[in-house]
Amino acid sequence: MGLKIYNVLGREKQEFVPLEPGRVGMYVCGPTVQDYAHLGHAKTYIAFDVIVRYLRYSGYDVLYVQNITDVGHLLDSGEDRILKKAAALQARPMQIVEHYTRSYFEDMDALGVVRPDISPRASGHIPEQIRMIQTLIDKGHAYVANGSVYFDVTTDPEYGKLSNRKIEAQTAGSREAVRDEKRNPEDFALWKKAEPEHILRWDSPWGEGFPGWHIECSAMAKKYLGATFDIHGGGVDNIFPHNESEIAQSECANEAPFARYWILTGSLTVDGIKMSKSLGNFITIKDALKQHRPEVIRMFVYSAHYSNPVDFTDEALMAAAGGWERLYGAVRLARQMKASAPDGDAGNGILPRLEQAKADFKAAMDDDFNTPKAVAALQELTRDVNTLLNSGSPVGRATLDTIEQTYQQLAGDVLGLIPAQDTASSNGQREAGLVELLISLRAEARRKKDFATSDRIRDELKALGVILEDRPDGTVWRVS
RNA sequence: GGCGACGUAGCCAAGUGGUAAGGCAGAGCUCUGCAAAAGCUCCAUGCGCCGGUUCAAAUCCGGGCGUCGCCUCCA
Repeated sequence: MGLKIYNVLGREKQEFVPLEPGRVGMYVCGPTVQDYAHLGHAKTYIAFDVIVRYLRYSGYDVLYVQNITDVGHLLDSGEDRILKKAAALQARPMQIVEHYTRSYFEDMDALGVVRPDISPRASGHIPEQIRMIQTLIDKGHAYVANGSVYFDVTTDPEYGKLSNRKIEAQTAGSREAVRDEKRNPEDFALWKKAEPEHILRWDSPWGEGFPGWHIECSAMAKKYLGATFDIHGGGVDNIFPHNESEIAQSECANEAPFARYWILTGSLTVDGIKMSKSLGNFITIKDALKQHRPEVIRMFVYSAHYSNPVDFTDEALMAAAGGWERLYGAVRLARQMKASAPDGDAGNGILPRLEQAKADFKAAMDDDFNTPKAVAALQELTRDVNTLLNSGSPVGRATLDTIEQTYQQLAGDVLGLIPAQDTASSNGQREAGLVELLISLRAEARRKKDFATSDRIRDELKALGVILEDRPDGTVWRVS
């Protein structure tokens, strides 16, 4: 049983067969760097992070490209999003771009999102975009009007195949204020003439201007992945016009199929309304990370299938936190027990159970990256692991190693839910020493039945964020 | 209006024909000096509604209801 992917292009679950055996070329639409990233971005990019991690776990050699949009993304008003921000902050446009680009990578790093192999910027690929536009003009798919270039959607009979939109149906046209320099209302800009006040501008065969929003993805995907590649991802909110336009431009210019599998993620909503920059109902990743650990945010993202919309609530976050604590608690316990574990493989009856969990996990992930089901497999495993670790019977170091490795591979390498080591402060060693000292003092008090003292130590450590748990073989501690 | 999703327990959510995974919350129990953690037990005769197909439907078909997304910037 191999990997199956729900292909939005064609709307059906299909067996995944890469263009080249063992290799995957993947492009995901990246952010417009005009503001801080919010939890909606976190949902999307964590979802694709897991997809990439799982493909790699499955043995594929993945080339992952995700663009940075730093030019050409216009507002309703016709203003460039970057320029508007620059004016508001009295900064240079590329300063804005740099600031938010760095911030974006900081946020993704903090969330444990593995960086794309290539993060091309639109502004760094103007020649490639101009070349592709020229090709479209030469082939009769685009036309110049008053210094701008538009794609003529009527020249592409397949236009609308991704989003199921028919040009005729659209035309009835709500918008009267269409630029009359367009031949058809649905035609979209490949190149826009720069008005005098527009700072971001480049020379082109059609005069000074700047590229349209959609062409960057087509040009950069072609440059780094070729005319035809395996997977194209993004948020479903960009299916039209952005993704649809990408396909039209690329296939008309390259005369070859564009992406073979389209994976689109559902939006994040707040009280049922989409979290978005324009609505202002967003929580930045930086703010969210002040309240929750990155693993908990990832766990929250995994609670629903990537293609579903997910509603953000504190309750849902708390549930994710509880679920994560349970999973990680088993790993932490296994690690703690290794310190005093006997050599050998006592308790190896758990090994077949670990293999079973791996198989269940794989089956879930192979089924269109079904993370809720994959997490459920880990939760069920955790029940059995906890039973063993708390049984009181000895568990050998080799067995504990295998348990830890299993979690490390599935929950760690693929899902990014397992921290490399326990949270420790910057003075980790000193802190550990102090806590161990208090634990031994408390053990002495307990031996003397001086429970007032022992409870005081436990309570006051708890107030400092150090949790003590008494186990048959001694007291273990952790940072809350 | 067009296109596309979705509606499963208090909350989140998996489940595309065979008799409702998993997590959170809640209740009881075991363990504990007491806790904590962990485990055990309980928690949807029912999957928004009405019809239909079938031996059998949350799952297929039809019809209405509701929510959301896109159609204009957003992952």
